[in-house]
Amino acid sequence: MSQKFEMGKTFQPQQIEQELYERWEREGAFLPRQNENRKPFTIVMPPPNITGQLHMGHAVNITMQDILIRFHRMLGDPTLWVPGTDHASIATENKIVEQMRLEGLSKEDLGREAFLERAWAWKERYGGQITRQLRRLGASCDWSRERFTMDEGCSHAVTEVFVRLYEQGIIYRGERIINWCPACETALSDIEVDYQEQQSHLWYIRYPAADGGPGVVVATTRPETMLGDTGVAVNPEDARYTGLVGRELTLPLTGRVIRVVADAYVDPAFGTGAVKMTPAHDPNDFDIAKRHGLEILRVMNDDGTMNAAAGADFEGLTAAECRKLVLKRLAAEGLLVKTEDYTHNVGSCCRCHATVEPLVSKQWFLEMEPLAKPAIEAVRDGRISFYPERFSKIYFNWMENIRDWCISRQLWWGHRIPAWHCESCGRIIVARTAPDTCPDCGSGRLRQDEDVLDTWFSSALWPFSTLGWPDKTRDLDAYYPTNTLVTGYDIIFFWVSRMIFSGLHHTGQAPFDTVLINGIVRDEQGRKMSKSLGNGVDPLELIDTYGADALRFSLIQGVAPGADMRLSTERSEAARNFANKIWNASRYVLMNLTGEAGRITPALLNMPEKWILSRLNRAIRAVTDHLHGNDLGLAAQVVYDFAWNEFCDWYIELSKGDLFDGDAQRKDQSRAVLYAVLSALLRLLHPFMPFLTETIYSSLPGHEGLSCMLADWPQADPAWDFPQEEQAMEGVMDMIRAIRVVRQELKVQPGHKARVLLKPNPGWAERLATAEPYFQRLAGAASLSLLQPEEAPDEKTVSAVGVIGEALMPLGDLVDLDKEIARLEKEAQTLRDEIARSQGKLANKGFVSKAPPALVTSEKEKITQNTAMLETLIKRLEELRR
RNA sequence: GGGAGCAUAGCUCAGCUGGGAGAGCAUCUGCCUUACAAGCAGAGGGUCACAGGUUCGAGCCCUGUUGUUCCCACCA
Repeated sequence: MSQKFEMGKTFQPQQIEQELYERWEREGAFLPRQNENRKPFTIVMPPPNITGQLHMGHAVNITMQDILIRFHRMLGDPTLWVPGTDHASIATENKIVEQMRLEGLSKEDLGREAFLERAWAWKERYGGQITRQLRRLGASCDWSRERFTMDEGCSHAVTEVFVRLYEQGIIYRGERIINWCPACETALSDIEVDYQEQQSHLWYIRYPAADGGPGVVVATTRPETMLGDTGVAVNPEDARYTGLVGRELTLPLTGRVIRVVADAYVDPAFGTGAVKMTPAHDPNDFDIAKRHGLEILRVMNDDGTMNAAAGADFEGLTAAECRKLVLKRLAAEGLLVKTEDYTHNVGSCCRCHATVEPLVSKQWFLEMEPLAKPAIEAVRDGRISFYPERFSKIYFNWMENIRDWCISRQLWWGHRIPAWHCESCGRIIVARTAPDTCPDCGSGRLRQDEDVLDTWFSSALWPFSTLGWPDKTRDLDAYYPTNTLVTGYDIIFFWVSRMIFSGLHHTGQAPFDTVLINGIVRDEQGRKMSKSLGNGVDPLELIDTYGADALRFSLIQGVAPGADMRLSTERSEAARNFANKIWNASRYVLMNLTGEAGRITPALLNMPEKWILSRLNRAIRAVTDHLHGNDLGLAAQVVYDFAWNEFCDWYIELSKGDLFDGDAQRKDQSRAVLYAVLSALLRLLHPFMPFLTETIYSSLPGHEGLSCMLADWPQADPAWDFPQEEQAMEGVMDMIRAIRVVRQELKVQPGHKARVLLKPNPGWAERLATAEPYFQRLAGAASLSLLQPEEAPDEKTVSAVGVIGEALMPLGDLVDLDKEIARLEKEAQTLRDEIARSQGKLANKGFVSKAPPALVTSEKEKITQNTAMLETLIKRLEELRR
């Protein structure tokens, strides 16, 4: 009752969102509710990095999860959504180093311990910021179970996993070529390197034979690495070089004697067919060198400068400087044969964008083969399915060609590797807790490995580490395996694949059954939002302007799963307008409800009421199906269409007749229907627009103290299926629309009479009778009268002629005779064509036997109708011609 | 080099296992009608990239072509 005065003409989300969220949280609405009869539904939130703020990508991702969570909660499932944040080892460390640089400090100035203190302070600050942002989006996650990848429990899981894998021999330490970022001074995994095309050159260099002969010419894009060459490789089939294999060459500038080897890897067609071997700085060369026993000589320091092995003249130079000098020297010695323009890809660090140097280094690796196989199997046999399905191909493609994972990083912020080196005997001890003495030599001089783990090592355990694993906790028992993982396709490799093999290996179960892929949010020009472009849109700004509900809806409505979407102000405004539409429809209902709504009595319902209830049933079924099928965009679209185009545009308008002018019984039923439909609509919309729906729902009479988010999900009631009334209403709507058209075309003033002509279609007279009571309100026509078909002025299914009251518009004024004849002739021809086509169809045996019977019947009806219309037309034509 | 996606109204995109094309925005017209001008009513606008094929029937399935985007690989 009092609400009607509180409800303004527009929905003001800013006033209610925060208060509402706090109330939900305070009242424990986000906690899972026990229900013996239903299976739990669990999502673990992909933990946002603590590097900064949430961006639009998070907003989509979080919204999708929240929709699923709220849906399942309303279905009555014990629903758990575990939130958390990720320490984001290298990304965060870079941010902190950057911040320190502004203060003139370096990591080394601070030392490891003080640095980590700073990092934890950073985590407190930015982690808190992120969780506040999640709240503003309306994320209904269980904050009592909030986790952080470096909290005690997660760290415990990380140690346990590392030790187990080491004991199983799947984790090993080895010297291999890895991607090295000289700026971050750490190893990177293969997927942390971005490749970009660069204009460069291909230099041809002569390596003279050791005996003074002409030797061989090699081609290279990185001449500076020649200082580390220990051989030259040619293809064994290459006739040009058969005499050369096994011979020795003198490496220019160093005088080192190197050997020519034959290896099938070499492509005779590229360059000169002879490849310089730099085993310490090129992965392929490394492999070939291993096969042929070539020396592995590192010529570069960790900071990207040349080391002593490069030679006194080059030591200390950066790679770029070194390249210049090497080329100058080679040219001077006449060994630079030629230079060609060449475009190739250069790798850069995905975090700091410095050029990555492949170099040989001792690192910890995770052997992928034994882990990948079961992980591939789990997707292949359907224990895990990707949605959309095509992303499983990306997953297979990656998993089937996977290489061992370099898991160690030369960083400070992260999980320190639980390995200790004995300073006396060199033994490595991997253990759950720090050992006191070396089990081999008994020495107490043990030093923990300096390295930390790749940040994805801990994220890989997220679905079960957050639930308490390795302990057998109640949460783990109740909520693992989880159900749906919602994430972007850009981290299928980084994260999804690693969670799958980790889950399978450590828990024996797939960590989730569905991987729902969200698209990437782009700007209005379709560009990826990025910091460097400065085109990122802050979700919070949009929430401030349009409200959280509008932001959520705009990110979901009509967006196909896995498809990228463009964010635009138009989209946001449209969603905001929709929220406002719901607000006002609710206002209308509330203004007309006096106290609690009565009961719906099916026998007393009129046609529009039956129609809207039946349409509601359809909407409920469609939304429910789409949500079960992860088609969130379609689900939102169905709610939108039902709410706006059916409930608001038609039913509410139709209800006014009864509500304002009907008798007590009609008023009563009308109110009951409005109430029932609105209540169901609000609940259908709740997962998408939680704040709006909650506000209105709890204001409905009789709902005091009830929460929309904890209400039951609407169910279609078969007693409310009225297919006949649906069809009848379609007819009424067609008529009303047709009258509106002519009314506008003929400029009939509201309240004036319109005369309506019916074409000789079967059943239209009855439909007219059904529709007539609604004409005045919906079409502005005060009364109607039937005209004879011959008087038809145009081709509209239903047409109004005339106008009326004082200004009767004669037919002649409306029609140009010649034009009209031409038009009618054209229409007659179309009709003949259509009739011929229908007859053709019916003559087709395949059509008659295979097409649905209804289609055949309707084709027959079409012929009758078209023939009738054609006859009318011909008569009319004859009249006009006279 | 390998793989995937996209091509539908002026723009941005929907279109479920094949039954005769939709929305939002934009444009134009008329309306402040007692829920809403963040609104209502209407109009115009599409050989669903091209060429074949399967089918009674193709935006949807198959083949090819063109254009475009992305991912992976990294022949020095």
